[in-house]
Amino acid sequence: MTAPRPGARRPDGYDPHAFEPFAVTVDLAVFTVREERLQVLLVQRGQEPYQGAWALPGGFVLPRESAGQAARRELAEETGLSDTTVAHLHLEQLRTYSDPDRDPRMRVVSVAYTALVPDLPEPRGGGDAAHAQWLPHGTYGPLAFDHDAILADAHERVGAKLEYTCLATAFCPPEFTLGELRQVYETVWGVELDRPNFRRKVLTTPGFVQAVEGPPRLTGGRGKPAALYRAGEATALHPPLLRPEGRQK
Amino acid sequence: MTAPRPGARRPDGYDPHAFEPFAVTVDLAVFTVREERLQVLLVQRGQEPYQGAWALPGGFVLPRESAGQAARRELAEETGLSDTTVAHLHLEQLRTYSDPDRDPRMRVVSVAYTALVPDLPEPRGGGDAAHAQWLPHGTYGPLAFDHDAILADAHERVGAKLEYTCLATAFCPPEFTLGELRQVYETVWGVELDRPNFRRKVLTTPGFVQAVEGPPRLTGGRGKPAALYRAGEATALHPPLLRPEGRQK
DNA sequence: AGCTTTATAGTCAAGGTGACTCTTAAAGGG
DNA sequence: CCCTTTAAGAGTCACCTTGACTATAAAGCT
Repeated sequence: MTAPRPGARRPDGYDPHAFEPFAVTVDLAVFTVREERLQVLLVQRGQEPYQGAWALPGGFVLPRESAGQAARRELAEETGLSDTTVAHLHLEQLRTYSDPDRDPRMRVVSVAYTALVPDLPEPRGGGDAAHAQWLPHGTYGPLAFDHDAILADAHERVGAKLEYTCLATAFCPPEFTLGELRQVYETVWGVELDRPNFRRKVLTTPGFVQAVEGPPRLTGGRGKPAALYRAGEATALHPPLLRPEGRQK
Repeated sequence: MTAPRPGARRPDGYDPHAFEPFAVTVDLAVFTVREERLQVLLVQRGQEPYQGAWALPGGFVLPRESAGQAARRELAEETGLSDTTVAHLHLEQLRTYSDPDRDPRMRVVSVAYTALVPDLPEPRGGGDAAHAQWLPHGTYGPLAFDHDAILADAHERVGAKLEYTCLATAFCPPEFTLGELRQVYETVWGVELDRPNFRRKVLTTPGFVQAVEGPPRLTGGRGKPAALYRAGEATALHPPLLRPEGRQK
């Protein structure tokens, strides 16, 4: 391997000039389930490189903030949602991308985050020229930089976490039907689930959802009105809700 | 939130001086199972801050390498193993730690990696003064910096991945007995597993392990000689091998 | 030889899951 | 207004996995 320069080890007796300074950014893979499709929040690039291509929203980590704080700040800026609203959204570190050539202009190490938001918000960027907007997953050309790989990793991670966590409720509004919750699984996994079995699994898992008392029905749909539920206190799913093999949707 | 300075967004029309340069390092949480205990590879700090405390091995990411390459290079340096040996070890990105105050001297963003190695290697650092050595998990004081948190995250991640992947074989030598494999689970999870049930689960999972033909026994132990197995081609575990609740070991 | 230790075979009941059927309650159309 | 369509919700049944447990085999130890 490359012989490290003097002081290029752990910052123990370090020389402040012995390391290469990198730019550190955050990239956001923001998902929602909308119109029965998985949708992704993207921005269109106005300049080279990758001018005109879609890219993940993101930006630099500022000097006095952590990557997580930067991610939440960027999420608020790109969605136009209030800070308090954004504070309640599910935001989770995905992984860090550090290939030396991932940005042709300079050395940029990017910490990627995955966010899950309910359908409600209208994305409108806050007066920013390059405002973000929702696009159905897969309906855009190749993304800028290594963002296709980041998005693929994020999708895989979300799909996996639906199996063994109660994360699916993060895609839903505060009160939701079991049909809407099932839609989340079907949309993210791209499969069709058996309604009665799904219902049984969710209701018999303690703390996954809790029934809403009030009027036990919801208007708007075509079939029999469904009861409403809220997210429960549980975060893990024991035993897990395993993704079925075949049955493409 | 903080108003970003001009150009402090995504590097689109960026100003090379508009962002704060950070140092980027890698930290390694290296685990092995040795003498029926989970052991961690640590280095003793020779200088302030945290002089004398144990710390995770690690170092700076060099200008032309990715974080993953840096992690594997550091792993080779700290263990004294050959590059080819290290190339076959399980090394996996954990997550990135970026709290502004995690290093009191300067702004350091660290990408943490988890490595799993079999018992075999003698750690001897390659002539380096601060050579790394194995310590049983939990037998050291507070680690330097935020390394206690990193190690806790790594332990949790490894424990979780044992449930739904075939990762446990990464702790074993090329040929191993089912008893040794069970030891891995028991040591990482801190529980006791039922032997016949564990055996049934492993053998009925296609591709988890494959029997070694030759002499179907191994000397050295006290009981009946055990058959030898190699790691199979499978990486995932469907259905998973779930961690039991109670039964502390 | 007898005890201990570990591997390996096998049994049995409880619980979870997949595949299905049936009923109920709404919306939409002729 | 009746009939079809759609989705919610109740319930059944067989199969598979799992946890708990018993039994046997083959080594080392005293």
